[in-house]
Amino acid sequence: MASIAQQLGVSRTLVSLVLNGKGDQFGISKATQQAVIELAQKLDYQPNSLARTLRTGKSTILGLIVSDIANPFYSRMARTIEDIAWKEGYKLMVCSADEDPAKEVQLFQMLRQSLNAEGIIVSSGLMDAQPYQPSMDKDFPVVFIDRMLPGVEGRSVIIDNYRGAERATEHLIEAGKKRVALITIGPSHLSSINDRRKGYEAALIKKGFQVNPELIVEASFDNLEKDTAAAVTKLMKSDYVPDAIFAANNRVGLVVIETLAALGKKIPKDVALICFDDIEAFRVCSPPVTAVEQPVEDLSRHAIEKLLKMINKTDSATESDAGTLSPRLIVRQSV
Amino acid sequence: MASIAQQLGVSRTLVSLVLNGKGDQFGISKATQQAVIELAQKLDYQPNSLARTLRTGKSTILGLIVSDIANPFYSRMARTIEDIAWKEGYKLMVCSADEDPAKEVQLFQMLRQSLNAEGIIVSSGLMDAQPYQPSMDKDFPVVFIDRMLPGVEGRSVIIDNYRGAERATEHLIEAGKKRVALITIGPSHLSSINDRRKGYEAALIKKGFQVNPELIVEASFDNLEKDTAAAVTKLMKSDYVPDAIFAANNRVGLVVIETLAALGKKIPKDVALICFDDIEAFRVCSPPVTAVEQPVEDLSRHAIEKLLKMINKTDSATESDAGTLSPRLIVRQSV
DNA sequence: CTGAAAGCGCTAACAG
DNA sequence: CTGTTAGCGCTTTCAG
Repeated sequence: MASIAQQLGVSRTLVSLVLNGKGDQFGISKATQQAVIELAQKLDYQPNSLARTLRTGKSTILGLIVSDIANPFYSRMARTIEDIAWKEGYKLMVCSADEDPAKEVQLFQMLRQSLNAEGIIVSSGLMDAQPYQPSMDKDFPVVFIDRMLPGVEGRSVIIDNYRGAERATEHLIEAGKKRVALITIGPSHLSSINDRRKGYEAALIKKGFQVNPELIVEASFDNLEKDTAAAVTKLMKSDYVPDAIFAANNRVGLVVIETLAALGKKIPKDVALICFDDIEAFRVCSPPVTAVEQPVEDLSRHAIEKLLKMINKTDSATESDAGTLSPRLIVRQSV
Repeated sequence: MASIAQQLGVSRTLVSLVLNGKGDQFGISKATQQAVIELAQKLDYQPNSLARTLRTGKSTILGLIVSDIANPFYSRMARTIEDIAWKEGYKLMVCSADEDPAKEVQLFQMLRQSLNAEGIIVSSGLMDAQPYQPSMDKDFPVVFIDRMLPGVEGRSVIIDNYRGAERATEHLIEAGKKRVALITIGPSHLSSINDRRKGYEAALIKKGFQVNPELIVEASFDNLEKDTAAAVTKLMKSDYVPDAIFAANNRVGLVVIETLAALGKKIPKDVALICFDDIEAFRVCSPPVTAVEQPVEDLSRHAIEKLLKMINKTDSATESDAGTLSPRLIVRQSV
């Protein structure tokens, strides 16, 4: 910038003004402006946005913290949000917390304090919003996506997990199933996972069944694959074999399919199956698996739009309701 | 920082020194150091790394540009690289270029110029390395992953696509297949895609077959799903029906499976199938699909280690060979 | 119409 | 042992 000012014999101020489109506003002659712009292009001048951010406090960086970027649900989320952010002139920094609460908080700090992100979308694995409270109190834009925390309703955009799970379970029961097992993640404080369980239980009761603890299995997050496989095996060999399984997320569902195949059990003849969160694998299985599809694209769009509104102060977080999107049951041939 | 210096009646320099662990080096009394550290913690002081970067030129940010973060291959790559980077004290900024060369270059500029990334790993969709040349000439650390560009051999870490495709094709031929079709992406300048095609052709010739253009179909990137579906349909209804299909990537493979199912064709009875780049869907299909597994984790590890070496100057890019990793044929039941 | 000057928060010579 | 000083690259009053 200095060099371009020098070559043109003007001050750095002028160059800055012109390059930021404030030339007219400050009444700088068209000719001068033209010259500045041309030389800048010729020299391939790239403003150092670090310096700019330091000065202005604006970074045009947005942050997204997901729990596992390798999960298709979150990678699609990242893709969608990145697309929109880019179109709006923001860069998106995507980070993966790997289901580690401490890392999640560190990532948030880094994004906020170090990178000067102007807003952050987070799919939080925390138990409560306490670490986010100071930021929110200072009106720093934070939007919670997919997983709700107590007390952040107005800042959340989520899927109606309860309703989705209820629909799925009802579908199973309406197909004549009497012993619907639930394989879920636990013990879990995640709103998404809990709501799915509540939906499952509600459907059971609504249809006149009892909630049977023997038919509910919790696999731990850290050992999801093995726990799930063990659970399926145990269930299928128990005295009280289920005639249907409701898998609470895509990873669980995948393992259920594989384990069932390994055990020589046929879907849906031996046992029916519905999975929460549709992934492509469920389409190409045979039989293709009925699943609860989550509208990730919509979810993502709502989240970033909300964030942008907060950044532009056209939305005061706390006043609006939680945005809740409806999932859709995609009926295939596993029931 | 000013406030903590003031409260303790010392200079900002001293605070900076202590907080950066240079207290001993500058012979600052233990007591003073202790006081500084405690107060910093009490005030929850967070250094502004923007300012630090501006001053030192070090950002501890690394960049990763992938062509599509929603593709499992790349999201797993992102996860692995992020993990390692984090452990080494670096943050990773992941960006998705969406197969758009212009966006890729912009992303690179942004990462380098604006965020001051200390090194960048890129899975490039460009035809040549020209836009990267100025950076590389200045010894800016850049590592090319998965896709090779002419002239960047020493800075690349790739899969042996040629060999993987050759093995797959040979496997098909050894299983008695006479008319092996290739469904690939094109026209493409991507080294990965081209090498797969070359491997396919080499295997054919090695086994005494001719390369038959009617058995090679190129689907365009922008319209991959539809083109692939159309290609499969056309092939299966042609006069020269293939008895095996080699799908050049995971997305193509997925559509082949679905289309075949829609056409009522059975794998492997009507037509055998091998896909390049294994994804979980191929495991749970029925029959499970034989695939060429790419060692993404290894690939990612090599790439970031190379980058780190370049950053620490313990590796002069140009002298080392291209790191080439061998893919593995996972035999399932689709052949 | 244009430029001087101050300062964002931090670090690193260089003097004491 | 500690503080002064200068400045990273940019923006923005404010006074010509």
